Amino acid sequence: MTYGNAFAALGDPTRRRILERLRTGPKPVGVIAAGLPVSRPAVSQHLKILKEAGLVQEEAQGTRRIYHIDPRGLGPLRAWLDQFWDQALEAFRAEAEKEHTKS
Amino acid sequence: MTYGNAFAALGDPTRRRILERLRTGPKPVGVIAAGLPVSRPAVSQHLKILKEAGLVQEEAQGTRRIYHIDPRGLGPLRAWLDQFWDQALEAFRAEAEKEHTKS
DNA sequence: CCGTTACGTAAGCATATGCTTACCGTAAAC
DNA sequence: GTTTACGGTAAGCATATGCTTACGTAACGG
Repeated sequence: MTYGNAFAALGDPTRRRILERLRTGPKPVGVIAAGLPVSRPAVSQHLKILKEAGLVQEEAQGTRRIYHIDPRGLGPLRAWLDQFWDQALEAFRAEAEKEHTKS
Repeated sequence: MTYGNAFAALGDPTRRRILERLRTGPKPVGVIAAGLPVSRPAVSQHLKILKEAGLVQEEAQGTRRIYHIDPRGLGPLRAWLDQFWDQALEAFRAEAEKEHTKS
């Protein structure tokens, strides 16, 4: 379940905000932290979690670390959600059908 | 952000297991709890959260409550993820392009 | 009716989580 | 070389979270 950590990571609103800030392109930690209501160390901790979840990657550039979204990390998430969605819809349809033929 | 609660709800592995058990069709609480490593009241609490997140719906049937997945609850999730995915890929591609023309 | 089944809820508790401040290493700047 | 910017990490703390047991309530069965 490689998507497990990803879901847990996305569960926190601050981490989602961080990801959304990275959506437009790579950014160093300081820039990410600016505009967020938490301190820079807090952002560092969140970035660590996001990295372990495979959602972001870092790249050292001199003294600063540039973070960017890892598109591959979202793959399993989408896969799980799509599969789940399809199967749930199918079950829902089957249930409605059963209900319909019964009455 | 109606998907906020949904993401938080999906962050817990036990709740994902509950959803996966419901994927095949509606089930009463007792059936859901059987096979899970936690007590039945714990499952009730999780179901409450899932319901508030719009991911499941309950339907009273005599003394038992039948829970089933609410397909509409997954919509915003997929929408967010799809939009995020697209934009992230685009940004990633643009960044790679920039890198390429620079060198 | 009265017991039983099915479930939600309250209370309590242990642990996880997110945050802050303080500190440390490392690379650039001068 | 010394100083300064950048950011990761440690320690500590308050709150959130997930679990359990105990209890309350509503419907079904005899």
